[in-house]
Amino acid sequence: MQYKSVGCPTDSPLLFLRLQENVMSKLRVRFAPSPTGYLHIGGARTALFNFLLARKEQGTFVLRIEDTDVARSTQESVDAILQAMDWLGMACDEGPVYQSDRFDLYRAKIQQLVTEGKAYRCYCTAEELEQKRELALTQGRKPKYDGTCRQRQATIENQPYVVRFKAPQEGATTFNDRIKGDITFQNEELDDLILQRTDSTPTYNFVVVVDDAEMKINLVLRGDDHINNTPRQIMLYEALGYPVPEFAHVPMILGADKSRLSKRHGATSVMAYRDMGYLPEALVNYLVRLGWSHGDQEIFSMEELINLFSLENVGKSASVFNPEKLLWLNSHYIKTGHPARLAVLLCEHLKQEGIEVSPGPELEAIVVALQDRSKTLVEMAQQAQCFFGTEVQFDETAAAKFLTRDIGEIFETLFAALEACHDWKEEVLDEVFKGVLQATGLKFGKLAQPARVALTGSTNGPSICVIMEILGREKTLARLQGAVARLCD
RNA sequence: GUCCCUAUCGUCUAGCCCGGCCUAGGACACCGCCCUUUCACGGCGGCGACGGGGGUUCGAAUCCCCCUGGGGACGCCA
Repeated sequence: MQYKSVGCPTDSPLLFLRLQENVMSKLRVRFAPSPTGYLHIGGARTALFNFLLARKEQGTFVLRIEDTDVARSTQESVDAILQAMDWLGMACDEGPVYQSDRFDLYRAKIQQLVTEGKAYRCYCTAEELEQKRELALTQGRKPKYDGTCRQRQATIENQPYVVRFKAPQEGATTFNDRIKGDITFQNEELDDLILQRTDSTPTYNFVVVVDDAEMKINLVLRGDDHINNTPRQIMLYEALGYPVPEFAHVPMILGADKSRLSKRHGATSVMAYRDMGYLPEALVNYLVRLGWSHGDQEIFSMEELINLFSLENVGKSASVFNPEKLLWLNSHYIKTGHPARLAVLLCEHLKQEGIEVSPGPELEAIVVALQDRSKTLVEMAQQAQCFFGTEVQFDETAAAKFLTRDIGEIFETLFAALEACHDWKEEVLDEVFKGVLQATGLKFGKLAQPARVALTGSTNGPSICVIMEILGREKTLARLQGAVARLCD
């Protein structure tokens, strides 16, 4: 008799079981920003760790917008966050899911807890609580809720209230953090947190649990400023009858003075780095190395990261944001980047600087000439500026030093030689240039530097023949002539 | 104040879990030399750390305890 099992995709029931188990344990992680501003460097790293892990484990990366604070959440912020994640190359598999669309779900869950006697109405006013908190703090006590309404039996009609969770007061809550190890809190340290505000909207600690559970998130990977929330959330998982996920808390990013990274320390917005001429791969590479390592390796492509990233190699302690190292990585990626791609990006920055690109030289050639000299695209755009326009912006000290009358005759010789050259390529120009050196008996530098100033206005830049090639025959000759006209003593 | 986390060069880190291979490795930054038509790039070299005190051990950066430093949380923010 032929073996046919129902709904079994393979001939082996055992293998099927294993497959199913595999599907069940598939990693599901999420990034859950609140849309009250741009995507922060710290948030980006958290998102990156989640993204990397999901890709590596072939799991699912969910994006959830935590907008329960209706007053402070904006669509612009959502767009900004989405744009930044896209720029960094982190696509989510599910979402964005908006919590503001799920208020009915939260309300039902709160009702469930109230019905089961696991939550209660609290009529204390915000002002009263504030006073009690301050008093406790000045008396050196822990400023936790005193439980005034916890034992109240009757409900008071027509009086505003919040819903509080009736938290277990005895025992301890322990969880095994994937990064930090075992962490234990005494339950007496925790108070009855608010689940629902006076305006009937749910609060963060509650919705985060409901959503993570409902979305079947099995690893909560987030900043370690959430460690203190974790025991309360575990209690909520248990009260709601949900399985408790695993947790992994990544250490914070600090500023140079070891305080929490903020605007005081420089740009903290991901997109600000794009505007400052940074490449996304540089930021990704920098961010991932902040807290994670793979031996002595410094340079990682996204593909490598997906293969190599693991929680085991994430450090436990906070790290300081070091703009210099990010800059070095950026210069690395500019040096090794594809000129065609960089040209497109450079073009945007040139436009930003108000430079007319259309009648100018090949951008790719400029990129190649400047790749080794630019740490950012903004820098590159500034250095590229001298190839555009008709007027040369002279650095006065350079002009005074190199554009002197005694060079006039030599420039005439150079001009004549260049004018006779019709194959306008670097190698050919190099021959022409050397010919002039021979004719005049000058050393390379004695001619190259004045010529560089004449053509670009500055003493710095790429090889003189590369400059001439990029500039083109007409512009080179015109600028040389222009320089002769302004020679001084 | 209470609770939680944490501790290797100025910074990011390797090594720690499974003590000896560590005279503590790499990277950024800084300094010097070389290369060089300039500026860069690059190459070579230098500076530079196991927070302190107790244990355990023949032996501790590595294991244990205390202290100290740093960070976080203590919201009707997330």
